[in-house]
Amino acid sequence: MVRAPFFDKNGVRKGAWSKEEDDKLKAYIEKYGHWNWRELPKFAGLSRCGKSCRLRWMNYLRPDVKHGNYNKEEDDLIMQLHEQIGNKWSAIAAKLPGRTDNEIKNYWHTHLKKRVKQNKSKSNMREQSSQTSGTGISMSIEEVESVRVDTPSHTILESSPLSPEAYCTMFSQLRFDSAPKTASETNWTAEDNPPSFETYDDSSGDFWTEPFVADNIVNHDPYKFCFEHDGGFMSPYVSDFDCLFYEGMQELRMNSPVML
DNA sequence: AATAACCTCAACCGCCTCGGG
DNA sequence: CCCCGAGGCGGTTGAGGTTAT
Repeated sequence: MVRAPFFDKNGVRKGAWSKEEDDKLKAYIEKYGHWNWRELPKFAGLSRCGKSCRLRWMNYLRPDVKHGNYNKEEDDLIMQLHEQIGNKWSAIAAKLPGRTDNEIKNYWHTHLKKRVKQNKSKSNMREQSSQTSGTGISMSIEEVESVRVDTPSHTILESSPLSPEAYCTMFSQLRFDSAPKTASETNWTAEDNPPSFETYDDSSGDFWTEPFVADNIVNHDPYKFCFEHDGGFMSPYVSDFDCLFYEGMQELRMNSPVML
């Protein structure tokens, strides 16, 4: 997964470390320590530069280095520290015994960054839904995709991109009066709170609607974003995914007036 | 089954800081 | 002060693995 080993123009070996090189470096440092990184490779019989040796030792060969298997406490601590001090990976690593700055940095970029983004989206949704007064929920496509957690279990009609006009026409034909009501919405009528729709993303050219929450009429899975069309269900999004589930929709159900 | 697209992470690069002369 | 070298740091790269089409 790393660059194949090669020699640069100065005869310095670069790229992935071999088992033999690891053994040489480890054996040398365990015997003599790392008194001078620049000189060390010569004495250890390695064709590497000092920086490369230092990095290899610090990040992978040190006996106290842990690899992978981050637990929830470590995840939480990294996210908390990153929120407080930003990309100060060495400072963050100092708080996590056995973890290196390089590994934490990679772990952040590949796992935690997405999670933080999701958490922020959810809190924004909650904030927005609590401030909304009948016009629905406004989210970017990116935000919506970031909180997608599953795919629909019922049949979704295949759809191709539609014009804003076509979309609005379809929505106007929805039968809101047949939508199921939850216990807390027994007095709800379509006229009271019509959903808010059209949003046109000029930058991408995609037409999409503002999402609205609907109980799944077919199999009663709750918290699904969809609408009825031609006797089936379609996602309100006409791009490359069909229907959306949301975690944390309970709050929106309680606060948003645009439920079907 | 083949190919493309995306993900992962070890390693490199370039810049910064610090200490010694 | 200034210069230089070593260590340290954060951003980026890119090959291999995995998943989607």
